[in-house]
Amino acid sequence: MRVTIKDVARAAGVSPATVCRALSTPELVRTETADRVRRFVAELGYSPNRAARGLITGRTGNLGLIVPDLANPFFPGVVKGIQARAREADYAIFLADSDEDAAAEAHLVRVLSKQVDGLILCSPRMSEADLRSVAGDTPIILLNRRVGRIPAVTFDSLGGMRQAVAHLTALGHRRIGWVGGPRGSWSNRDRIRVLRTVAAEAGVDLVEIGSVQPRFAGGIAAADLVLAAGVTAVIAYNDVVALGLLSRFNARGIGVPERISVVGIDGIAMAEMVHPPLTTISLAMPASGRAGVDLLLQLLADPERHGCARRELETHLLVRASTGPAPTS
Amino acid sequence: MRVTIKDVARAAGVSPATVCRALSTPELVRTETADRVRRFVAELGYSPNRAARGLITGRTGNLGLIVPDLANPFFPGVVKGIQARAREADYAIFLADSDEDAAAEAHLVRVLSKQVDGLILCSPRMSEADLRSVAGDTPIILLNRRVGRIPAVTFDSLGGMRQAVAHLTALGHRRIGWVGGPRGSWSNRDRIRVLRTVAAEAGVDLVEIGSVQPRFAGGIAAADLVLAAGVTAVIAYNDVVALGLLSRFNARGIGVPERISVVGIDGIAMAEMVHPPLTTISLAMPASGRAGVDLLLQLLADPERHGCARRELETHLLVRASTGPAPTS
DNA sequence: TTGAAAGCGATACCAT
DNA sequence: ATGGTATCGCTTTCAA
Repeated sequence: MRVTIKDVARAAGVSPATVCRALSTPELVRTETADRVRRFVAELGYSPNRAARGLITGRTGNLGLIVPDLANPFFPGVVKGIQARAREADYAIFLADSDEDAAAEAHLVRVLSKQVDGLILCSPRMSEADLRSVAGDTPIILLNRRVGRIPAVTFDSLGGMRQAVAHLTALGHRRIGWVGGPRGSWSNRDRIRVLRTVAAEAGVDLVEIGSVQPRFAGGIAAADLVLAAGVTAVIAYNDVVALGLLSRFNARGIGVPERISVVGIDGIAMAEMVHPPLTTISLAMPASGRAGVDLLLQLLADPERHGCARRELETHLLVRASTGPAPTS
Repeated sequence: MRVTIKDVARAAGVSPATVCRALSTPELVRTETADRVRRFVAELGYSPNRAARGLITGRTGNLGLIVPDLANPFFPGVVKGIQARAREADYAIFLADSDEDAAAEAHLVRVLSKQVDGLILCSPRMSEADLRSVAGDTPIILLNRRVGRIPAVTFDSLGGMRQAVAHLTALGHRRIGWVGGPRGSWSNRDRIRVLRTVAAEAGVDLVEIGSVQPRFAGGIAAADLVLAAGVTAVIAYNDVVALGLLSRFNARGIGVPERISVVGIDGIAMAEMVHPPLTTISLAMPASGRAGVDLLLQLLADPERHGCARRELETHLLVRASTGPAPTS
């Protein structure tokens, strides 16, 4: 059997109540007693049963986290940030991977919401209506999506896109391709929207190549279309797709950046590890995770203040060798 | 406030005990009563508080999962498998990232163990003694580590290494380098051990280059040492390190595989996405996760049968363009 | 400063 | 077939 508060109390010759106080409100206990209790806590390896605590405090000390696909390196990055911040605040994390499936996501939300104080939904695929209904009865934070007044952490995609397009036009590119992600995805809609704006501002031609799965294979599949589109530079929905483009260009002997420049979005570590290294609009992934937890904790501390909290994180263009001067044909 | 069993009982005009039975053991309740209870359950949207249930049944319906570093693509692969299998069995997953820190790991184990029915420790960094003590009072499964009779899922590193060395010798390599991972790591010890055996069997020279962090930077750092060692092929601790080697070789203009062949271990998706694609000893990551959950469920179902369950998964050499004939000097 | 006791929500045993 | 009650581990009044 595991060691409980009673075991510690008996060992230290005090009551369970005192043990509890020694740990949570030491100022209410004689220093000497508190020290003795702590000694036995350490000795017996006691740590409180959070479920039992939650029963009485109404707080579980757990946060739920749902991601669409852990295989996309973007999400582990976010998860690491969430983990780190949650641990600092002494919260444990329930993690679920929805496999990009909106229905599975909704189901997971329902299951998890019972055991957590709040949920963080990363790039959720669910419908707005479902999301609103969830937000109605559980504290939730959206990450990389915005729906109504639900608290959310997003990225400054406009700023990032501006940097990217400015960079490309400075290099002489006048005709830029866009390889989109899943049509239903919020960030895809967001990204193409800002890109249209920015392209118009900059006076460059924007060629929308189409939508692909947000995976390496998606990039592979799009590469030939990109070439056929006659652009000198291409921006991809995310880094993984951009890596697919790079790979296929390489396989076909198309020089990057000599023939075509490639820009990704996300700033995953892998972007720097390929040849040529990928220019990318970097999203601070761990920082976004931390921000998500911060928002959630804030929401938990002050539940009245429903749905105002917002956080938009800066983005930075990381210029690497996959972009270069436009070919002078 | 959330709806509790009492609310349902009051509404249905029965005792909480009856509600409980109607839901978990309907055969002990008059059909009519059970139906009525279920109607109110649905109407009020009641669902039992799993924490409270766990307190008395001793079963939480949760599994804990601790990984050293989610940023290493190997672990998300494993986690996906665990998630999938756990969901099938109606278990939720607590995930914690220890940041490669043995002390943090031990702490997380202690915290999580209270809220879960069992734990899966992926490539744990803790000492054997700590691991044994943990195994004493919580059902745990080790993944990618073996300690005493603690149930474990491992990979057939011997078989994998044999395939790799056979492949390299067939290509004419007679002098092979090894870039090791963290000295303290079990899999590093395991891998160098089997590699020594296999190299001796095959009659090739094995040059141990040293130990590096199991990251891209580690591979970068080792690359020049590898060249100085005068080997024609090198096997790295894992794929991420191998990618580092590849990158540095490329930067220095060293042809792969013309000048040197490179083999990784893990079979992460990225290995296929670089140029040249990386030959690697592939470990079935999701399968190992699933196997881990299976073992754990088995252990939970039959706790007496302590510490016998073992599972060693096959490994496969994926031959790609990073390996080729030994240069004829 | 400390202890006794009530109670969080659910379950399981013992009565009826 | 159903209800009362003790209990899980912990926190929190209320007294002392």
